[in-house]
Amino acid sequence: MTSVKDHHDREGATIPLPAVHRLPAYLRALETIGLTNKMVSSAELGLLTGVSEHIVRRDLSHLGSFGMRGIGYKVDLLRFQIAQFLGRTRIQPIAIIGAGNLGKALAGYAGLRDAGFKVALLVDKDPAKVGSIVRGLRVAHLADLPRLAPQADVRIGVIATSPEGAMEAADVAVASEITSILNFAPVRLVLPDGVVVRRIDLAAELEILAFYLWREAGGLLPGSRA
Amino acid sequence: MTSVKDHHDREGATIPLPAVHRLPAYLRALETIGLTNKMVSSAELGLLTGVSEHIVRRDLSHLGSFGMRGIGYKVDLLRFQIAQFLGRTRIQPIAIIGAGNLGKALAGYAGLRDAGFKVALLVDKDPAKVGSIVRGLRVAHLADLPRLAPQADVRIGVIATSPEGAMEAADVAVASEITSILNFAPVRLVLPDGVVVRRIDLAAELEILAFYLWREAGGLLPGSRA
DNA sequence: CACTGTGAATACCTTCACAGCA
DNA sequence: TGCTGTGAAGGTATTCACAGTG
Repeated sequence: MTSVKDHHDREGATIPLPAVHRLPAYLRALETIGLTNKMVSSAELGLLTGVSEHIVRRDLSHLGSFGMRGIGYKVDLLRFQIAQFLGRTRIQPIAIIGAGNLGKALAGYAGLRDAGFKVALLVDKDPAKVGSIVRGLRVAHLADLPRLAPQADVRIGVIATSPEGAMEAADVAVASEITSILNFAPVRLVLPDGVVVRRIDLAAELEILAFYLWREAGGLLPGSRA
Repeated sequence: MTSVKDHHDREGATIPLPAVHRLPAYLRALETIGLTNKMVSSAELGLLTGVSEHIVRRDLSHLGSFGMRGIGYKVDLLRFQIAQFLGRTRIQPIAIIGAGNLGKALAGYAGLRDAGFKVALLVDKDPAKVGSIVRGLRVAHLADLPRLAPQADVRIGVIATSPEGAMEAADVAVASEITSILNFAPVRLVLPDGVVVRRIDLAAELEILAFYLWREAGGLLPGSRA
């Protein structure tokens, strides 16, 4: 699928990708608990994140075994361990490509800061938008990204352009030494190996919901023979 | 996880959930091909969607067998079959809760219309926003949702509020006979059985990307013993 | 002949069950 | 006693391989 190969836990064994994808949720839950010396059990963490306690335990076991039997996990330690495993040791600067409605909304999204990210660059192709100030950030021109991104140490790009502009945006991003892309445009990006792309497809999410709705209502079984 | 139980294909066998979640992507790909009488093979469709041809074939086989051996699938027919299976037979009205930056961006997102959805309602709790016009739509008050949603036949809600407001928004949505929720707030919603929630967690997506970045760079193996 | 559709094999993830430890 | 950590079992999705067919 993506060019991402294997990921290994502390002993060289591979860690399941679904597990990696759940770690941020644990982190978020731990942050709501606070910074105190409290303990948390796998069952509690599961309740907080909507995951079974078994999965929580196994996921965490991939990072090492620093829980205390009979007690639980130290909240602070666990946070640190997960953050370290995810590479969340410092503020990550990101670039948002596309200063339309979505781009502006993302630039102002407080959750990003809380999760350790900072919108360092906001670029667009439209001359009418370039130079305007969004959330204290001056919109730069897409063409300047290859110069600006390395300067700002940006390796992660968020594509919030129109579908038509997405592929060009991605190409420029790659030329800017950006190797991780979060794509909001409903377009499949074909990029060189080594570039990791994740896509958020709003329409697809809604279609999945609509499907559940449909089925719940006893939707037409296509070609039903019974 | 969610309260969604089983989903069945034409013969009563269960269809894998991952398969259901890929169907919208196929649909989108087919739409880019066009409405002509063209044929498409599982390999092509796989290329277009980033899925292996084997998976494409098996996924489609759950909907019935209307491909032509030696030739491929009729694009029009396939589109119809998938759309029908997903219940996408008519325009689905949706409500967006939260008229902040994100809510406004979503309200103006053209991809929604293309996928068969229509933003019928846009509501907010903030009196300063209520009454304003966004994309030709008058922002209504959250408190009016229980009256407006059934009127507009809205069953799907998108939560684009602040994290603090998300739970209340969800409760009001449920009281409005909305049974499917797409949640953009970084909060776990605890709702009655029968309500399907999907969440888009931007921060989590970025954290996953950051993880890949980290690993790609040979990130610190936590507690490595070798 | 090329491509679908599907039984069988494989790989993967989750769940169970319990030993091990504070 | 209570909860972690993990081998083993179970279940589910993917991949293989090929028979079937326009």
